[in-house]
Amino acid sequence: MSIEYRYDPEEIEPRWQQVWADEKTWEVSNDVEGREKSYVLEMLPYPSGEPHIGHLKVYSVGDAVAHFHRRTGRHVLHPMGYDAFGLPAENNAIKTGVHPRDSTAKSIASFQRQFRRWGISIDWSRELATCEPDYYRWTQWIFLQLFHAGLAYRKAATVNWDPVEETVLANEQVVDGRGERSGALVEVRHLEQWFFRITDYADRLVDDLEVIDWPEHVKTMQRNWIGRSEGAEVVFRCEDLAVDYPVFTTRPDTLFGATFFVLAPEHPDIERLTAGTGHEDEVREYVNRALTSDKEDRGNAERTKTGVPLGRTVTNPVNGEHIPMFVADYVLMEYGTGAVMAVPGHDQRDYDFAQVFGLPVRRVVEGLNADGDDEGLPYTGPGVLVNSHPDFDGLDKTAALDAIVRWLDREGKGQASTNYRLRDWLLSRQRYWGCPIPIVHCAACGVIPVPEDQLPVVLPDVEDYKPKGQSPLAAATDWVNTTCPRCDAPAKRETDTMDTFVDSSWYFLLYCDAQNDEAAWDPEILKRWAPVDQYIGGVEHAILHLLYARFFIKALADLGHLDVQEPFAKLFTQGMVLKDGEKMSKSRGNVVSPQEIVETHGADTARTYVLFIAPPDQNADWEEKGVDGVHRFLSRLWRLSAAAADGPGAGAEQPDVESLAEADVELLRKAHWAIDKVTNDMAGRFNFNTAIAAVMELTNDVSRAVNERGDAEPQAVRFALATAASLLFPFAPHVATDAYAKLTGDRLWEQPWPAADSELLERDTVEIVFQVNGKVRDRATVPAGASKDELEALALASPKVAAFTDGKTIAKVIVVPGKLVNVAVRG
RNA sequence: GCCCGGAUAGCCCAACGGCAGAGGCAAUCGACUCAAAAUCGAUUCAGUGCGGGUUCGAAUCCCGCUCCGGGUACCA
Repeated sequence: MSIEYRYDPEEIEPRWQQVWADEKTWEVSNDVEGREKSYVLEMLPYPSGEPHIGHLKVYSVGDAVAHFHRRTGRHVLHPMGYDAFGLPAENNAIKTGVHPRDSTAKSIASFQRQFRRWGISIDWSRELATCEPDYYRWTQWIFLQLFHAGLAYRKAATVNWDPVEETVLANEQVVDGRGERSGALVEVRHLEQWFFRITDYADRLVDDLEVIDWPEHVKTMQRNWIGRSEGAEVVFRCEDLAVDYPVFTTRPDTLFGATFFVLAPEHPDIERLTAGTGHEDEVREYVNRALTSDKEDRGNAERTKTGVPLGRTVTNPVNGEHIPMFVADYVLMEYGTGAVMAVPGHDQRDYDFAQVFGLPVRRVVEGLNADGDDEGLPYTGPGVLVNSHPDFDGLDKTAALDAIVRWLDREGKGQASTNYRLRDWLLSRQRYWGCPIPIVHCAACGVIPVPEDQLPVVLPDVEDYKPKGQSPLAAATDWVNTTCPRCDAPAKRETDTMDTFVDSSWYFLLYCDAQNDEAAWDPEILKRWAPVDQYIGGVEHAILHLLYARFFIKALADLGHLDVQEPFAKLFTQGMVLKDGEKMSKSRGNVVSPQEIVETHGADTARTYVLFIAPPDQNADWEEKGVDGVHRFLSRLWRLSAAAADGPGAGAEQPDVESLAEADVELLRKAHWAIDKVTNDMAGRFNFNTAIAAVMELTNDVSRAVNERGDAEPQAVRFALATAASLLFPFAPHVATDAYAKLTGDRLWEQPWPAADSELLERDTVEIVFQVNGKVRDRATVPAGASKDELEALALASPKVAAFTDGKTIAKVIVVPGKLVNVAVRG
């Protein structure tokens, strides 16, 4: 039985894939009645070129979960689609002239091929691509629902313009002042654009993070991004101009420490305020410089503070002090009111500014063990109010905060207020390859939505994809020129397209009712599947996609189209696959191609290896040699199974324990231990690496039983091997199925997940460790049920223990039944 | 700067507060072979980043650092 059994994934894998394809094994009906449903979803891929190793990892993780859920009796929805609109395909079109539709279709075909080749269990009947009119028709429909609800609107605003991509970007797509994709410094432009009113949902988006089972760091990132700050709005009045300037502050308790007042350079009142003060030229020059300097430089907190006085004062509402006004670029127009009260004693930035301009610094909060001088300013810790007002001095700062806000409210000079960092989602793009915005501009009627029965507004073909400051669609005059849906007069179509994140904010809903031509979905069917029970993807989408999708679901729920509040009940973020500790990239030349691994080692090896190298939520380093090791393991399992199947015995029923030799019982025990271990690893934190290691252990034990011992009971071997195959199935479905079929003739994917026999998990005897002062000195095999007293007596009777306790006082004996006895001695 | 992760053998990684080693890689040796591949077997290797503390007992809990990775940052 040596060379005749050769593990041949090239033969095994296509054979089973054919069965699954022919029988449409992974397709599910929407009839969920009476069964627990499970919606397992990995983030849909952006089809560009060929799948990379990250795709192999995410779909291997998702497939393992889907298989485990199926075999534990759940009705599993596990679909696939493509996020097919977007800039890379369009930029490629500009360069090569190939229509984005064609390059995208080509890439989709290669993704489909790979997913089949990898044996991922996908319900292909629900496949979608966001660039298909069948799909984006409903993207447009959703846009219209949001438009009618006032949640999609058009306004002129200061926006981020990417000069390389020649389009505006959402705040979320600007990283360190640069376009996320192009890396170009973003310019500020004042343009009329389309927005989604995501800020209306800021509170719910923060609060509902409590009810979803997501990694804490992702929740934290969303919280930080939304940036909810509780505080107060306080009105400072400029008496000279008789104008009120409200400011937002999170520290109204420090109001008595305000010694100056600062406006952002963009503040619209600056010119008015300076007029007639003699500071006009200086201010104008400063503002011009501030507005033209780039965002990155301005955002640098390390830079020395700059600014100029406006020559005016405002009145502090709590104490009537007149404090000087400045313009300075450390104050941002986008946040709060574009004006701040400066409290240099208790804010680092205000302090820095005060130092540069020689402004007074006043302590109004004293730490509990401070000595009252101005050392240690600015001070932001806990403490009590001082130098403020008899009504507030001595109060703890949190109590003082409340008291001062109440006082402001009574006096009509301010009120409690909440501010957010989150801005509305800018969704329009001046680019071609995206979902057209279903809007018509009519000279008489204004902005008019396209009626729902005229959807989809189909993306027309154009000659030239190059953006020219406006969407290339503007050149498609036949398409642009239309009639107004309301008055029938000549009108023009909106030529901007939607951000691709709009497409991916709802795709998981369409899968639930994929064959519906009448509506985006049937709410009754959606109810059966939503929400996604387990969502899996990269952490790079922690803010963008995952926040947008949550907003869409809440808005659509409010409009009565669905009845869940959160799209993804559980989230798992998988780590990256690295090579030699570095990200794989073409420029580094260290890219490992999953296609190549699959061709040389088989899909099962590639999938199992990527899950074996490290816990899936961690980054993992890809090592060619490690792949060989996993291949050896699969090969060994298959070979042993094939040989056992041809040997004596039948099927894989567990033999009667009573009739077996102790060594064979030990093998059964190992199998049940592995069932227990793998089941826990699957159900808990997705510790696939240790689950796979457990199956390796079991397989190694079988190997030893067969090769070394030679007299292993064939039925025990069959049972152990079938169990190993069964447990390995979620990771390496082909080889597991083949080995299992050889042993039993049955189809593994139709078998229930094995259950561990708790009686076999327990042993009659256990090894107990005897310690002296925590150091192991002896060990003994004792009956599993031995009492504490018995164990203590045994330990103290041990000569090896006695050697370390002789002549010393025994202070304490700790007995942990089933584990150890620790004798603590003194002297 | 702030917020999360992480640091265990030559490498990837395990270890409910209880014997530091499950698994894999690499290395060395051996069996099989005319030989090689494949296969099988055996062996070597760290006291857990550093310094304190709690405990009968700490890789694990607490405090203070260092290094690496990620996120975020004049957000008032």
